[in-house]
Amino acid sequence: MTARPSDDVSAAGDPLDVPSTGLGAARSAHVPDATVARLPVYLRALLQLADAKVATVSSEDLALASGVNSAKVRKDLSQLGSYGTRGVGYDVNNLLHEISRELGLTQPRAVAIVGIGNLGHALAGYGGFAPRGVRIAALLDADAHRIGETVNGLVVQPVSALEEVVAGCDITIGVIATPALAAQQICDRFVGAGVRSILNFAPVTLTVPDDVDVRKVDLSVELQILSFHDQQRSRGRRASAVLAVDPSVDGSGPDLPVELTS
Amino acid sequence: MTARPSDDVSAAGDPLDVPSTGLGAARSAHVPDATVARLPVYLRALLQLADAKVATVSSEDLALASGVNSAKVRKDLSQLGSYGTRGVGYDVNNLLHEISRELGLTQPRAVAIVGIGNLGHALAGYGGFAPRGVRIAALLDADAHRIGETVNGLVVQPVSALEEVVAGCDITIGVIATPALAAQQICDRFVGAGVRSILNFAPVTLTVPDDVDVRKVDLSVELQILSFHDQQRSRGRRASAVLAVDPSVDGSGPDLPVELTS
DNA sequence: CCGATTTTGTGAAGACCTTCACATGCGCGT
DNA sequence: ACGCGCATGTGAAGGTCTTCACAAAATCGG
Repeated sequence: MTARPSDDVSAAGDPLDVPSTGLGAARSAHVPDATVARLPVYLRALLQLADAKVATVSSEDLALASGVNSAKVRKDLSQLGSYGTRGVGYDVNNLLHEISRELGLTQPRAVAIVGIGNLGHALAGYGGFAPRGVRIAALLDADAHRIGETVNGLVVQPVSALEEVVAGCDITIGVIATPALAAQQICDRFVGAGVRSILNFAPVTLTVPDDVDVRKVDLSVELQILSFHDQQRSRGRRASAVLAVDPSVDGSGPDLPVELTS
Repeated sequence: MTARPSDDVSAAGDPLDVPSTGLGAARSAHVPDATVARLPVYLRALLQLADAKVATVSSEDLALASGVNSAKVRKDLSQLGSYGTRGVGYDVNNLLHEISRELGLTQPRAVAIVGIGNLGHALAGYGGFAPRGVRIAALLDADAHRIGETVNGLVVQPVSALEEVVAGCDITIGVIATPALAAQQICDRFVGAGVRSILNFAPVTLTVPDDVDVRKVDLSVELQILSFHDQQRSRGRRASAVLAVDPSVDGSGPDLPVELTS
């Protein structure tokens, strides 16, 4: 969304201040949502720089690599309390560490994916998660045909085991990649099992308690937004639009239609 | 969230005013990005209502179905110049038509998907597009193994034919579901072929001319944002998170890892 | 040791978005 | 016909985010 768009932001957030509990460094009380949404982007760019053995980076360069402007980068990073060095820039490794910690990725979060259709497969096989603090810990499906199948080293389990899996694997984030009809039901079970963060790929508006955070990814919504801008441009002449989805999965090809077998 | 902020709005938009060209109704000059991002959501809710033979809907009810508040619904719809009836509400069919037109969906836009891995399959099989003004017109892949394969009634063609396909099928929107390494190259070719709207699923920041609109969907970014909020909550106690992705595709299961075979 | 150069960090201004609150209209019942 | 109640549409207020512009700080060369 046009950024965010973006975005896109959908669920409710509680801006609760957190007094540093022991090990955390003294950090600012509240990081703006807009900043939080960009931190993962910086993280990705920094990982690339670290790979290339770059030691320090200026806000200008990081901005270029992230597709934002440098003022935003500086303001964002200053929110974190992170320190760069004037006249020099930011230490890449240090920044990686700071951002990871701010995002709560210092120890990987366990994710469960429900609905192992094309989209579920794509998610399960996505290679970009592990290096970024997110670990796919369990795959669940309602279709007897898919249960027992191994995807990327994980065996697909029956949805009936959802509650046990959440408790047993210490699942923190639930991903719903089921058909629309099953989504709310799966969501309710996740919530009942104690999951408080949900990523929804099903084309429905989920109803959840206030303390649960739901983010939604809706492909046709993205396409329709592009359609709008495209139309704006082409009042008279012909216009076209290109849409790129993040398939940073490594290995297979894109597979999108999510189907839920409930 | 934190919307998305914005999240999620990413690319640049040109707020060019358009004098009504003939058939268009006299409409307001500029619709805010935040509103445009919500129109597809209203559209989906209205389609459901129409299915259920509901004739009129109040801003309150539409808000409930869309997961926003009623003031926002009213302001958004008033931007469109759309008229409801005081004391009654909005005519469902009329509103469907107005929103579709505003989004440029009155005649379906042709979309080409490059990278037919898991994610590409999922996208190609997604049943939610057709009824919403978006038509998948072509599938392309670089892997010889996949070429010729039929997905959802479409034959996978070689990427070498991209330019011809764009011209021949009147492609307006390009979807990039390839591995990260191939993304920029495919993007350049789309742009060269005249495509001006791109949806990127690859985990890279694409570089494009100013007049091209790029939207990005990055799964690990979504998960990391959830991770942040989750962590905020769980300073002390244990917390979990659920994530739901929109798999409104009908038929298969979710498949996400996008892989590009270039 | 000092000045030139570079790049951060941030106050202030401005744009954008959301929320509130209520006047304006419209339909329906009597 | 007429007024009662309901729901829209919108000005104004309040927040959030972005952008600007510059002072502060750090390195390097002479």
